[in-house]
Amino acid sequence: MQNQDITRAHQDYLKTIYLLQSRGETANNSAIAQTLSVSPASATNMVKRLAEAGLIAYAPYQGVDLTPEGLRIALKVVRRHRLVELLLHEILEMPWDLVHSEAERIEHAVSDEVEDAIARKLGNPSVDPHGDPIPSKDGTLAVRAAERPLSELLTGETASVARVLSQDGDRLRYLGSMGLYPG
Amino acid sequence: MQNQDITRAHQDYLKTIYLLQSRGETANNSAIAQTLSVSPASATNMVKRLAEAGLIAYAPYQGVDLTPEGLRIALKVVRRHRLVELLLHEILEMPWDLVHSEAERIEHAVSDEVEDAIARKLGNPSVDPHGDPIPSKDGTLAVRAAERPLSELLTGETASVARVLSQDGDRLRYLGSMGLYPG
DNA sequence: GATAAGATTTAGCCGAGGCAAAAATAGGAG
DNA sequence: CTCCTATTTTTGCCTCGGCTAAATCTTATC
Repeated sequence: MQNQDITRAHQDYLKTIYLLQSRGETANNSAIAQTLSVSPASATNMVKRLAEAGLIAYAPYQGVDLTPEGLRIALKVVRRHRLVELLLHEILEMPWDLVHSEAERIEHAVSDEVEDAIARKLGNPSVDPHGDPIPSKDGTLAVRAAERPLSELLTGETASVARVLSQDGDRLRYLGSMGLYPG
Repeated sequence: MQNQDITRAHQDYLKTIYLLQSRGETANNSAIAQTLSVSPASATNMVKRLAEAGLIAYAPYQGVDLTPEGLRIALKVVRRHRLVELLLHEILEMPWDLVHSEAERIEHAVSDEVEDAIARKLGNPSVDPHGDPIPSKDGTLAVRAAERPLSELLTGETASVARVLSQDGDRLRYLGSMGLYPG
């Protein structure tokens, strides 16, 4: 466990595994490969290395699971991703539909100090511009009130938008044009 | 010249060559290697690749020089570096002596859009927290009034601090404690 | 229980970018 | 002009993280 060179690739895999699982999907090899736009062979290869590093539990042909250490790192990356999204959107006033892909790169260049500085500046937020929760420093997630997909809303019913799952730029612009934002 | 994958390493080498030259030193192999903390062999290797990509002019045993394209990229990296420094210092309120090393990583993750957003937010500055000029979008540098090293000042003479060359954290804190900042 | 389809893993490969050790070159001292 | 030293380059190697093609395992269907 004294491994200390977590590369960008490691972070991306861990984050992907976490996000897949947190959304109820099984983090199997092809899902990981597809999400990261790499070949299944590459995913297998990396998964083996993450297992050797003690960051995931992995048995061939049986899918993966994050270890506590792997989860810790995944949450840290997710936190940084969402803080960067907020920085770009709220402070630098970049459009909502651009910030996700930008944050995808910047998240890996952010240190603890910068992470803290952003969080402080933003007033330690617990939700990002898409409405997704931001893990806290100690790795806990804010509990959320019950949410239902928009399609389940009855005609005439009133509700508040909790979050927008799509990360697609066009789709986000379309929703924005109708006034659909979190909150 | 249709090369399109400028990696972080490329950017770091080009920036280093530019900074060495702009400070009057010859950008020879060992200076590059030392600045980037790599072995001389690695520097030679990379320098050859930069030459193949048309980013520097290089003849074995004779040092290097940036081509117009190489200079363009170097200035872009320097601009991003200094804009990020300002973002961290002015907006995120991080201490002056931390921002350089942080910007060293973040500069490579910044896109044109983010670069523009930072510059806009900061009011298109032309000088960074160390007092160094920030290249403009079109690759020009603000002209500077005559500067002299502090050691040339006569006793009793009054002057304004134009810039601080050192990037060393301890040194910056020492100067700061005496009230020595640009401006 | 056999088999076909789909998912996963293995085998073998590649380029980027590092390294150390050995060879080559440049440049100054004699 | 020759030789010594410092610099630079070459050689040969390594790891990371991709890839394709081939082999293997799982699972659903008959």
